[in-house]
Amino acid sequence: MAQSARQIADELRERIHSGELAPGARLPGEPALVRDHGVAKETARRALTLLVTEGLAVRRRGSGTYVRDFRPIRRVANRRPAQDGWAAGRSIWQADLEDRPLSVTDLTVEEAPAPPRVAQALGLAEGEAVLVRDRRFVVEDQPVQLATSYLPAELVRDSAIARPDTGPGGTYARLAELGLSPDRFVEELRARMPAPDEAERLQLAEGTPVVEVWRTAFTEDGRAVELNRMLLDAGVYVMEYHLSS
Amino acid sequence: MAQSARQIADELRERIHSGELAPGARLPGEPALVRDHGVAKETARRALTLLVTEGLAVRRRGSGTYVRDFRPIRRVANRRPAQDGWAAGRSIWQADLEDRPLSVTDLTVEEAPAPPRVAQALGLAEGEAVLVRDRRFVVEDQPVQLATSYLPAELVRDSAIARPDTGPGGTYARLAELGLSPDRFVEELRARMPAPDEAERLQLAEGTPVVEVWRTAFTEDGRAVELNRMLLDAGVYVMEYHLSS
DNA sequence: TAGTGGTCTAGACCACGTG
DNA sequence: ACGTGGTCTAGACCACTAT
Repeated sequence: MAQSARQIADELRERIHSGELAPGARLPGEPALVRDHGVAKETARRALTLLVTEGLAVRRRGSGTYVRDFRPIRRVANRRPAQDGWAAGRSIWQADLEDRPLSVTDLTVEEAPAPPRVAQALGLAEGEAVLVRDRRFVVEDQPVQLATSYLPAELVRDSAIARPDTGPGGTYARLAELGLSPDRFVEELRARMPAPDEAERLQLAEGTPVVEVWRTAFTEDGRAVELNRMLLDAGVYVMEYHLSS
Repeated sequence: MAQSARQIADELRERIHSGELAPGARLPGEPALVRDHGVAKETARRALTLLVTEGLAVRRRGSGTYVRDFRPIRRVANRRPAQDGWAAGRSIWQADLEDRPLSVTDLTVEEAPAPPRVAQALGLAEGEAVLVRDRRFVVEDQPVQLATSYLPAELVRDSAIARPDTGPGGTYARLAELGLSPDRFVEELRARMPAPDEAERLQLAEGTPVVEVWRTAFTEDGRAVELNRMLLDAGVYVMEYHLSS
């Protein structure tokens, strides 16, 4: 019965995909694998680690290792009201946190010199002052997103944007009042594994990537007025974009 | 000098982020870590594994473990010609494979019954025939993307879409000739760790997530004419979306 | 051939959560 | 209290890569 970590993982993966081990089900623990497959504990452990790093399983200390679930929040970057019909009911992933409001925690607002990347995106000189709004979004006690907004400090220093509570309509409504209404956006996305501090702030399970989004808002005449860096828990989000030619 | 795997990883991570260990640089090997930190080989190994699963390092058997590089290909989902100016030179990530053509390998074309998810997205009955075009994209001998297109077989069976070479303009030009010109698109994205077979087909380094994209093409009157499932190497791609309000 | 990473063992002890 | 996962050791042997 002696097998390698890979073989044991293959067998468990097959049982997961076949549905025998459904999402949320408990996998055989390390002692069970040692007994049934005649391997050392470290080998059993490595087998489970493979599944965990694939994002297929989650470990719960003191309890066991479980098949992971995926019930995403849907993030719709641009929903065009006039075109709302065309994709209704056709989504690929089933979302069960549809349009649920995110609560904000750990909000901080401060002025700081613009880091190089931020300066370039906003068309500022490096080190020029930017207003930095940092916050964390939580759904049902689970952190799901970190967001940091950068705005040219000179433009917004005297507005409600520089205060924790930006008022009704939020940052974009205040920008509009300043004659800087955002009209077009560019989003750049990348997926990667999180750094340890990011994993901690988002309370990420192992094997969960993050999606790093940099969103730049432009006024109608092409001025960059906001840069928003978001870090999403990829185990929670599906992103949706509506494009027309 | 005895330390834990985490501490050793922390130290190496710090040296990477400080720039002392630049992208492409060789990290201290397992024997060196054993010697310098007074730990067992397995512990040194675990330290390096942490960095690898974070996507910060890549192992090369027989050679060493190296700091990873990120020089992305930029995938621009919708470039609006009239609005091209507004984001020029302002990108967050520096791309060095800008607009480089992807070569296609492993192209297969066949008819098959629609899987449930495909049937729903295309508005077909489950099991109804779809044309399946499967292919792999390669840049400089590196596979970077897997793509599978599904089209209602009844619509395209007699067109060039059913042949390996779809002719000038590709699938969308042929659809236009059939009066089914794609006009609007929905893209749904999710990032996750790859299954082993996906990792192999894309020759993914460990610690590299994939981005799964499902793109549905609609005609002007709202008919879904194509569903394209793409699997991207997240270590290679940056995705860019242009949105207007 | 020497050095690197890749895998496994058999044991130890710890930390945490559940029952 | 017990069973779970978490970490570490000291050794063995294998497989691949560079030179």
